[in-house]
Amino acid sequence: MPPKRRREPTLDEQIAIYLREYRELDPQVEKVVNALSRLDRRMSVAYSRHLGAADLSQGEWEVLKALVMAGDPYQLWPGTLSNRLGLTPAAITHRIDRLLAAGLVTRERDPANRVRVIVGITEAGHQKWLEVMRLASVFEEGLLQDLDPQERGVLGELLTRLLRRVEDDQPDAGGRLTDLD
Amino acid sequence: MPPKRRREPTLDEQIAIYLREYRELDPQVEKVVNALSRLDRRMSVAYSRHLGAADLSQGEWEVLKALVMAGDPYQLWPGTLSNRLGLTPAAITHRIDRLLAAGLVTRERDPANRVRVIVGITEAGHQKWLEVMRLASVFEEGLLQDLDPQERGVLGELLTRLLRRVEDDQPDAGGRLTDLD
DNA sequence: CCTGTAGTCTTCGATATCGAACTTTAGCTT
DNA sequence: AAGCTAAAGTTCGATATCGAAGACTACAGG
Repeated sequence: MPPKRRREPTLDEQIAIYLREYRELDPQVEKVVNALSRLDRRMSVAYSRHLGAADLSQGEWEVLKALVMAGDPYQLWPGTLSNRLGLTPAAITHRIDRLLAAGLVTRERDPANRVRVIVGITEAGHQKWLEVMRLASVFEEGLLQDLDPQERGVLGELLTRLLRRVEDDQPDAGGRLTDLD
Repeated sequence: MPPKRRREPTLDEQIAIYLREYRELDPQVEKVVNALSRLDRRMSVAYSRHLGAADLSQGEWEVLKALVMAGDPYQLWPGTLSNRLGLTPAAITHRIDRLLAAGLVTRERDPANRVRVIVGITEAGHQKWLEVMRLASVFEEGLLQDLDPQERGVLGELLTRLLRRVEDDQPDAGGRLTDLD
């Protein structure tokens, strides 16, 4: 018998261990939340690799993505970005600073309310988003390669229901600027 | 008709927008990866609230959790922590420093190989883990409250399959120290 | 043995995020 | 209309993470 490489304990095994110490926990809940956070960490690492190739940090990419997802005219307030990305306003300010220096976004005061600021995306920013998206989509496809279309649909639906539950707790008045009077 | 509060666009709506600009993307894949990263961010924010009540940072809690999940004798090498948590060794060193100062873990050289270090959990650390777990489990249950047991099982299974796919790409030799000769 | 090489953790400098204080503007209240 | 209060971003100090360089140990080959 060749000396076989040691394998990491499975998630189920690891959870089983601490369930013995705190029996009130729901094993299925623990499995879901642990898998979720681990998956996100791995995804972050993978994305970072591709983003490095495009001279962009993960945080900067998130902002560009949010702007593209906002749709025409691709403008958002910092406060909306802060809510959607789940970051403090301070972090948004700095991300915008960097993207601005790179010429990927614009920042101007909102004429309708001079306390507000309008962040927009430049053509270069739009192109950069597309460039990264091409790289990222290869990884994303690989991540889901073991799931057939039906399973992908189910997974997306279940996750969306969880998301709705948590995002409703932190509502945001805003969205696309064009939605406003 | 009362002036109704504006609602955030749904994830499906936001994805639909950028699918128009890059048609090769698989809508189901995009839905899954976007929901995943957003969920994790919201969960982080929620956990942070509870952790603050226990005077612990999220990173410190992750280390305690990994040690408990390792099972008796609750010891891991920094390198294993680094792999399991998806962080650089440097970050692990600092987290251990803090936990050490708080008296929640131990750190000693491995007698079998003096390059290695053994990180263990103290009784206080174990108690702290339990304290946080009690708080966290309330949030976790709330997060999954809309899913029946069958759906929870399906979600856990699907996520685990994704996780296996990404974690296999970054193997780690190790695990519990007792597994070694 | 002695040296070279690989592996493990720590240190160091740079950057990103957070929480809190501050600035500016808008909208109310009297 | 003057001042109050609330809201939106920015600034500031503290902390966490990363990447790269460094220190130390084990092991293999001459």
